[in-house]
Amino acid sequence: MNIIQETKRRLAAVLEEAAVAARAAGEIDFEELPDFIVETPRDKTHGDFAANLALLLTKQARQAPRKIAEVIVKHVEMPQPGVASIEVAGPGFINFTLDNEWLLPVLPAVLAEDKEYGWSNVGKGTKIQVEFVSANPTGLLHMGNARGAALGDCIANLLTAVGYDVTREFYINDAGNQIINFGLSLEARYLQALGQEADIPEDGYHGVDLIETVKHFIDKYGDKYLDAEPSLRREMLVRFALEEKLTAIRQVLEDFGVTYDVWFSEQSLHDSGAVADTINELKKAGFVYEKDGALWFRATRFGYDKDEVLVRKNGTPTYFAADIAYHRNKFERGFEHVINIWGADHHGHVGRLKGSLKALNYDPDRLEVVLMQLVRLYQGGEILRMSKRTGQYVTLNELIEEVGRDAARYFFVMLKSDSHLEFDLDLARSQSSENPVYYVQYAHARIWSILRLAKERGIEVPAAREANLKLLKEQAEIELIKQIAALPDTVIGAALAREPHRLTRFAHDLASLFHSFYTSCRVLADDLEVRKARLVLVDATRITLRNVLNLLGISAPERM
RNA sequence: GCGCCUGUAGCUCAGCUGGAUAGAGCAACGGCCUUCUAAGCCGUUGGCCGCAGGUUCGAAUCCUGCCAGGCGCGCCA
Repeated sequence: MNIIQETKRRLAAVLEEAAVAARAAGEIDFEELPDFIVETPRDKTHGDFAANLALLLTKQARQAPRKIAEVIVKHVEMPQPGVASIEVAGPGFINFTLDNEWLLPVLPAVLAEDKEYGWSNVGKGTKIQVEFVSANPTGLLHMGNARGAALGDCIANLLTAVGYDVTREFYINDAGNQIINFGLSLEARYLQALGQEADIPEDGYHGVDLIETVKHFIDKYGDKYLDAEPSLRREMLVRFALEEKLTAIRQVLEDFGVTYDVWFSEQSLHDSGAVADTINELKKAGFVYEKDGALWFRATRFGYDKDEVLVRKNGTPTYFAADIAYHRNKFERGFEHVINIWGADHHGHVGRLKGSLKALNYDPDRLEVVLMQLVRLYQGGEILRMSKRTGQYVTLNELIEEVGRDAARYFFVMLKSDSHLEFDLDLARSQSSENPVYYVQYAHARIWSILRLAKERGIEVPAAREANLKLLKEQAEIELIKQIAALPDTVIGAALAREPHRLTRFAHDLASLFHSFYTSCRVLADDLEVRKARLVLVDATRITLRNVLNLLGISAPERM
């Protein structure tokens, strides 16, 4: 049930009728009704709903907006169910104040819908893919990947909740130069471990984790590849190491609450010929040319600022070429729409990729890239620099261990992806009132505590129809119900805008309203009827809060 | 030089796609536990919304130009 949206629609229809009636009476003049909105004003003194219709009519009607508003209001047929009063206010807003009971039907609906309260079907089962993290499988995940993980997973949750058919995908960059470097680095570590002189290439992987990986390799194969053909030796090392690294990545993501539907290998696109085929298609379409011994894509034909290499002088295809093949493959798999979560340092590639899709006759709008700004870590008021070279960076594994999954996810998703995230390790770690995660979870635990105590006393949450909900008329109660009723719209808005941070905000506000209610209204009151009504309200709050936490991928504890 | 993101309270950030007197959290200060979890509640203090123009009934929000910070502009991925 989405009572707010239903009410907005109803009030809009009422105003439309009134405006038309006013025109028929010759009191105002307009050709076409403008696209006005009925919104919930943030200032409570402006009523429950406000419409800007009169303000938008000023030009057509050639009258003062307040005057127009008054005329329209005069033609509203009263009484309207649930409407206590209609007023003209401010520059010409039409404000509706509803009676205390209009929201009450939401409570039985929440109890009935339970786990699905807040869900909807605006997605209509459309196949959509969210690709996120897709980190190099050559090491551990860092803070930037972690933000992408939290964001991507949460967006996927949101899309599922509003009725899309969602696939989570991890693109494994297991091809290209970095893998060659990876192999050379592993080889050097291998030889070193076996007492030989060997250097890791300049742009190789200097992280000490490879020493560990090579040790595992030796545990399994010993010095079997010491005198082997180097290319074979590297291949074996790479194969072994990739599997180990990917297993670790998969594991830490699971620990973070993220489970993928598809792990897609870049190498498989080369092996299947999909990359070569894609390059051929582009060639056939006439958007490819040769220069300096390399094969170029004419990205400038599609609004990009420079052309891009598809095949290097040495004959190997670039990452870009594989990426085009990959996205073509996504569409061939039947995804109507694909969303990529990328770090802002990749923003420059959006244009060329969209251009290549256009060249292949795909609508580039079917690819959507959500860019997230980089993460800066703070500890003790100082910036912790992330550097793979020096090995001084915090991994997702360490983060989960240090601050816990719930706090980490909450912090990553709390901000718009556009904003640079300053992650305060001390704050996330603190188990105190300063930490916003606990504030929200505490509300949930508090509710459970009430319900537990009720049960101990032999009191059950009554069926909603057995309670006289009209008794819920305290300010704190009404505000709480209003917030509960706002969940479906919040979820839809957050999903369509790809903005999970709206959920943390909603959760915080809901918790805050509950805490207020808790201090001013006693749930297990002496009055039996009041107690019943409040138990229904509290249970609806529990369901709403839990559902939001689920969407965020954060646990909803029953005790704290 | 060109492109993207950001600039709102002392700090970290919201501001529902243009609405009415700009909001939270933290920090600071003052109150509230013999009854359901004080990880809580109530109150006070705190603002040239980076600057300057423009668009209109109305701008933190849209447009233009500056200023400041971050990130890109590889035959790396």
